[in-house]
Amino acid sequence: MAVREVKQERAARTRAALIRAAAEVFAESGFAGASVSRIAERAGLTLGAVYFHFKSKEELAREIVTSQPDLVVPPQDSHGLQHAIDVTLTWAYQLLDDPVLQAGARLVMDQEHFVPKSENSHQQWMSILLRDFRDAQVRRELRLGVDVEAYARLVVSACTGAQMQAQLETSRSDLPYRVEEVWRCLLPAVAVPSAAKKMQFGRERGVAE
Amino acid sequence: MAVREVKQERAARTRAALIRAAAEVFAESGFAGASVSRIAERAGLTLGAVYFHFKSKEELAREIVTSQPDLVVPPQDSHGLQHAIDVTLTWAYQLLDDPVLQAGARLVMDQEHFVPKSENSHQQWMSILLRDFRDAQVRRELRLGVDVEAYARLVVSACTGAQMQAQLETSRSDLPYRVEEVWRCLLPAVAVPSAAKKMQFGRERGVAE
DNA sequence: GTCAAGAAAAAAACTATTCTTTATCTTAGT
DNA sequence: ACTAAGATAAAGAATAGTTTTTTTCTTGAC
Repeated sequence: MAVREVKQERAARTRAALIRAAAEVFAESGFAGASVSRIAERAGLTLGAVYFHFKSKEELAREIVTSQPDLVVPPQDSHGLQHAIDVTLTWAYQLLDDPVLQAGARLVMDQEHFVPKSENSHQQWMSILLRDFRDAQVRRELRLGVDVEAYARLVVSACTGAQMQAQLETSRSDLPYRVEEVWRCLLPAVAVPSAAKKMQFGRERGVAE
Repeated sequence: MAVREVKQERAARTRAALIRAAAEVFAESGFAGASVSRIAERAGLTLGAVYFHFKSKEELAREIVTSQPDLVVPPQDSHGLQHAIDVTLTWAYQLLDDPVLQAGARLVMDQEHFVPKSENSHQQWMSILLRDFRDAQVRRELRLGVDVEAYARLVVSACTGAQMQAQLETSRSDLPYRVEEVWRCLLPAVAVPSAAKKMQFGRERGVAE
């Protein structure tokens, strides 16, 4: 071949290790508080390795923030309201031991410095939940006249806030419970009673068995 | 006098200027991202002045975070649900141009490093809202069987989250609207219809005329 | 299998800035 | 004028992010 397009497999592993290490350190200390040396050290590598794969600390963080929503895939395939619930619950459970999601949560505020506004994580979650709520509306699960955009925003806000509270008070361990609580508070206002009654929560909704 | 207890008025002004400058810089860049030199510079003072009044950068931040709830005093004196609404709206309006509140919002996650868990800002807001909800319960404004703790937590989470979204998307300017939206979504679930109808929103609830 | 070329990573160097402390000067009260 | 408080200016030691140089590893051609 004329042009070399060599991708070594070792390089891929190194890159993954760096992203994971960076996520851990970002999750602990935020963007400014995390140092590139500490990231390299955590990955068992050196500064040179970092700057070979990423052109700056910002790019490393951007990579982590923008990859968020793809990481959360609910085990069941559900629709409408139940899908909205499943996504948030999956997110909550997965956050418990996925450093990349944890970093995403910690970098929420920092991202304005290195992520284009249209790709920030809030917008991403908003569009997912909005789709679910509209779907729910078509399925006649929602009460008449509910403002779907308002409720989608509220769910995103509430989950973000719940994550922070959980982090401060129980180092995140009860986040899934808090998310479930959010829904139990909200359902009476959004859903028609018959639909509300059908909704399923619990661990099996967020984690594949 | 035997013991000197001299507090110069210049010192008080300097201290206030430092806190304000620190709040501005913390609000822009978070804890780790803010440098003490920049804080001093912003206040029109020097490093020595900072370290004369505060023994470390952490103490400066702690001072700002723990003074939060006292800063928010609704203009009207209301009770029960309406008071809960008033507090959150006042907070939202005041946040628009109070750097200390802005810093408090930005330091939410950082505070775990320098604020004792029992004094973190979430707990402070929780106890205020919890008191209001219990009060509302006594006044028969709430629907039967609502979990007041859950709803108090939800309001705090939702406001925290709303603040972040507002920051990312409109540099905070529509935060009051978003907070009002939170309540409109929530009221049907918490309040009995007669009480919900009576609730008042709008600018006059958050800002003295 | 050998070997050279390029990719991947390590090691080291650079400049700037970090937080904090020290020594020095200025201001205010008695 | 004397003393202590309040502030400046300067310095120190560590670490920041990034770039450059050097070494090690991987790959494909012979």
